[in-house]
Amino acid sequence: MTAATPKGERRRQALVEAAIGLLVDGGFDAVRHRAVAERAGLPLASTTYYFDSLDELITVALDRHGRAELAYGKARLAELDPEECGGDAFIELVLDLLLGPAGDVEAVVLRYERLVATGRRPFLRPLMRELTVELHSLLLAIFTKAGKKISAEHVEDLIAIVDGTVVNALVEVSPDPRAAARRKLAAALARTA
Amino acid sequence: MTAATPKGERRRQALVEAAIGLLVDGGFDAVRHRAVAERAGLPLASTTYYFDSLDELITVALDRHGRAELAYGKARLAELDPEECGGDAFIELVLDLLLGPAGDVEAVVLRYERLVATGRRPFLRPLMRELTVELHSLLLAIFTKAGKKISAEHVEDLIAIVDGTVVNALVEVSPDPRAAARRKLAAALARTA
DNA sequence: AGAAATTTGGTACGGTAGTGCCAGATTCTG
DNA sequence: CAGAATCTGGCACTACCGTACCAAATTTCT
Repeated sequence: MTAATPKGERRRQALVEAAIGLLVDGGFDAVRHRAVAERAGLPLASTTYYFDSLDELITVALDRHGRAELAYGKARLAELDPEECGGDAFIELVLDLLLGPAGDVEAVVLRYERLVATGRRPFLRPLMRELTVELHSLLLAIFTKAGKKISAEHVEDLIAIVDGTVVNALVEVSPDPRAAARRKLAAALARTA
Repeated sequence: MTAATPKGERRRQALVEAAIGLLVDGGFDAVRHRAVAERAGLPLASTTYYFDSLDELITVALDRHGRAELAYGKARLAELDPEECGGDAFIELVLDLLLGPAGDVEAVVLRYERLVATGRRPFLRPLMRELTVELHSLLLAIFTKAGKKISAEHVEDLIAIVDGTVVNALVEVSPDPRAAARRKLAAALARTA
């Protein structure tokens, strides 16, 4: 179901934004018709009017959120100065792309929740596949522009190291997945360079 | 809440087993009082009698399941013949430890679901932390017994590669996380050796 | 302006969730 | 064996879920 009127479109977007917020704050389980409507300041029925099902709403929200992340990554790529890709700054850049800007642990959790959730929700697969492919090729572009000669395969390896480190770091007593990922990524890059 | 009578203990265990089955088949969301009771062939109220809350039931189920995996891993370690740790057999061994015996994709999903779920459910943290630590030290022992000289840190790296590869493989059109992990792990081991 | 399409929002329904209750049956204990 | 502790299991309450309905209001189109 799509909106046909400007105001309708605005409302639809408000619902999507609300769903994204709930997704970040509370994960998939938090996305309910009533919660979305309330967060958007709209009546309950608007959620079923603009979206055929909760799954569709979740999919659209994940899509918008994922593309916003990609847009952010592309902006970072565009403003990348090849001259000053010192080790640390570059590592932070890669982490920003893979985990989101520093400081938001819940956003990190959502990044991995959606990957794992795809294992049980096949309807997410096409979307998540596309987002993942784009993110990875974006990272390859960043490595390339930064002057690091690197194969697509090796980029995948580095991503795997970060992702694997993060999911394991989530069970630490006081989780700091970004710090853990930073350490491993630095070590891996040092090994290569 | 614990059982004080033999039959009570048996019933309690039956509920835990049922919860594990639901966990494997359908993830965290599938573990409901009624579903557990029905699967165990017991009345609804038995679930609230033996467990103070759903969270406790889930925790106990995850605990038992995790320790069964560790016991399996220890058995594999015990029967490991250092003489015949050819590359392929050894790789399969490591994958068996990290992903469970081959062929069960849902079990793999659960392995990572529980890690990520810990990000939103702090009450799982102590348990998951302990299980993770034990699994990692078990892997270190296996590498050692197999005659591979390797540091704890390097084992962590290899685990991260496998875990990162798996979570990314879950979004493939026809996911085969074990195959993907096998490829990356083989490459990483070849690099070291 | 007037008709048609779209949007609105209050309401209700059927289903399922977690949990509490409690009289009766069973098992343990001394 | 008697009394106490434990366990049983049916039932029901409240809350919340997704979804459907539909008359009224609004917007769009001719």
